[in-house]
Amino acid sequence: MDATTASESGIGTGPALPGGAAHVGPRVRALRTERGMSLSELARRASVGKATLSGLEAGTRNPTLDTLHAVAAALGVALTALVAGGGSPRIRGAAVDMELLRVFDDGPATYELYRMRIPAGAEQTSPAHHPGVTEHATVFAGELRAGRLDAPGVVGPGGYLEWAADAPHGYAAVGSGDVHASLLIRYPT
Amino acid sequence: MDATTASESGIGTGPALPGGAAHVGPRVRALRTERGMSLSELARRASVGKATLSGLEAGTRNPTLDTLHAVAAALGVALTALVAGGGSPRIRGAAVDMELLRVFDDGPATYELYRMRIPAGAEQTSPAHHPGVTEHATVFAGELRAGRLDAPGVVGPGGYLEWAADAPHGYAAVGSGDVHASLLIRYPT
DNA sequence: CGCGCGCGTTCCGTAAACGGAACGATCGGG
DNA sequence: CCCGATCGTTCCGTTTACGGAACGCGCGCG
Repeated sequence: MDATTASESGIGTGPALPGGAAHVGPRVRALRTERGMSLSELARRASVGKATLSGLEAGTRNPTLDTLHAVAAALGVALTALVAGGGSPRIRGAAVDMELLRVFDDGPATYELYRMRIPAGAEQTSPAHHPGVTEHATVFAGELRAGRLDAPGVVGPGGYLEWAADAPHGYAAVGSGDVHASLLIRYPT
Repeated sequence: MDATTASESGIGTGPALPGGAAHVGPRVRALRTERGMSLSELARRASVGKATLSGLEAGTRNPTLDTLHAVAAALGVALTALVAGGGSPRIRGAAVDMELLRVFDDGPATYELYRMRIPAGAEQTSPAHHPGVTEHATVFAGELRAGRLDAPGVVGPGGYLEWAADAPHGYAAVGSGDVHASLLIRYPT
């Protein structure tokens, strides 16, 4: 499917969360605990009240921009890292559900970075791209079979696959669980 | 540097008081006028008060996340487009400049996806992480040498490297050009 | 000309986000 | 076993962001 060609229906499944606000809380909590930081300590470093931070992580509050800025700075991350995802374009194919995270436009090529999800057992093929286009997948969870149809590769969590996309290629979740992966597509200019 | 260590050594805590909101206001105004939309009309579409929007664009208010979400949606842009840039703290080490793009926290592990830049010729080491943590780099441009200090790998554009981060490791741009890459860090739970 | 419509700003009462303090729970040391 | 320290949550008074209404202004039409 490869983003650009994806369009067919796979429809369904869209609970469509009410707002991205609910996502910010867990993300802050994840970033905080990864750093081994307590709620009290992060509140202190960010100069916000513990009640504010507690409510923010729990999703029971509606934080102001100042609060988000202070927390992001204390975590050492960009504010975009806390709020990313809410409005990202989604691309749904027959089997593959991709979310465009970022477009890199520097250098002699353009890169599109996607997060990819494939339900267990699902499979999908994609037609050839222009010459020189390559795809790079890093698997987070599940067992991914992907690559050119004549020479696919299979990898599990932590694994990596890449292939030239100027020939028909496909993606499949061959294990018992859904596949979660990141997909980087490189378009030479 | 790896995020976790960067937050401690790096920019971290700062006042960041005026910076945030001051940048968002003009950006909203620019996006609105580009679309030939009046303030009243955008307020109506976003279901926010005109006073709220007026103060937001003027920078005299401190908008909540809900307000920002509503305005971003009505403008048809991702929330990140409103808050991107403006004084966003980068994670800057001795040589490596990293930007956290996304955190995935829904699997049996937490993943942090970074964009990484290393100036030509620069080099940096990072202390060990917790056991089980792995890092995965995909090179966009330049020649990257990275991995555990006792067994680093070297790859060019399109190349991929991975290593266990529970031992000291490093990153270096060994070619004549800057290195641009994506770095995925996996934290088992 | 006068009138109506829509513009962006300002005023105002209400809802809620804020920081500080108090709370029970948990942990480690004497 | 008790005690102090720190954890995260909850309560509370203050601050303030919110939406609705009123305001002054500029424009186009009858």
